[in-house]
Amino acid sequence: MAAWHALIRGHGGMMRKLEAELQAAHGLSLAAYEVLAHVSEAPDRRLRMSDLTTCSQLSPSGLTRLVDKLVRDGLVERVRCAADARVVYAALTERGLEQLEAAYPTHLRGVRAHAIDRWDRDERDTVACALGKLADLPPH
Amino acid sequence: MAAWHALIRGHGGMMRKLEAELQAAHGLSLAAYEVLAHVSEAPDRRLRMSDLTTCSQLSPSGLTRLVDKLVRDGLVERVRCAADARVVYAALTERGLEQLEAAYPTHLRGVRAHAIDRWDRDERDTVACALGKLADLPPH
DNA sequence: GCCCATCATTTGCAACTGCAAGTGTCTGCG
DNA sequence: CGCAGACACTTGCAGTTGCAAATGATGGGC
Repeated sequence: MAAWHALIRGHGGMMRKLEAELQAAHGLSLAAYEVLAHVSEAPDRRLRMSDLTTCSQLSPSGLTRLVDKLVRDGLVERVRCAADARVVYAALTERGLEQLEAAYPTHLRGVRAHAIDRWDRDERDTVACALGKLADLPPH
Repeated sequence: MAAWHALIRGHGGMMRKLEAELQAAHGLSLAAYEVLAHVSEAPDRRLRMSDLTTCSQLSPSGLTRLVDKLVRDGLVERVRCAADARVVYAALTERGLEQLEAAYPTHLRGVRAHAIDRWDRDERDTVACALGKLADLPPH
């Protein structure tokens, strides 16, 4: 139970700090950053909405609205799929790529400072393994 | 970095499941449950708003509104402090205590099923220790 | 070729949150 | 005493989120 409380508090505190830093330095929420990051890693730097839903922490509707915002901000474009008119790709724009590359060091530094650097190798491995066991895919 | 991703995903998935179960079985959000639990553990089963803010994951305004809701639902009462008129206690009502006692087994079972039981003793200890290191108190 | 179940995504809506500003209270210093 | 500044909490407001329903599209069975 102590482990559970530590998980709640630790996670919460870390997330708030990361979020605040990213917001202050680049005007990006953590959710937005993660979407940009996922998209940038995909082939052609574009990803279907449904794939984004799977790898993000958002429900489909939440993702739709976040992408709306990213489109408004010019970081992403919606591209209809030629083969299947139901699907929409979120595609990184030039500006989106620049923004992501600018934010990346901030984020990496934050994750290190607030999490990874506080653990030794053994803790890192155990956390990765233990937390990995919680992740049977969620029904949003 | 793998550890970090596992943390995000694992935590998110677990929380969604706990939240859904608690909601379905007792109509309580996880945040509400945690507030009730903290209050119930305090002397006289009442706690100052500011102390609740400290131990919960909520901002002061968020907490005010959550307590509003708990008061509406009859689970908690606001009690002004005689010694300092600025201070308000959230005090558990009889009904609040019953509700909490009803929800407790569900929650405990959930935490076990979705987290603790998936770890061996060593993982539990390491998670508690490692996550505990992330928790320098957050500026909400 | 037509329909129906299914799928990918979006929208209406209501709930939850945090920030900044507001209210009322206390406290210490002149 | 009286008041400036700190404190405990609440409110106005705007942004984010999820659920359920709507929209538009596909594809298999007949």
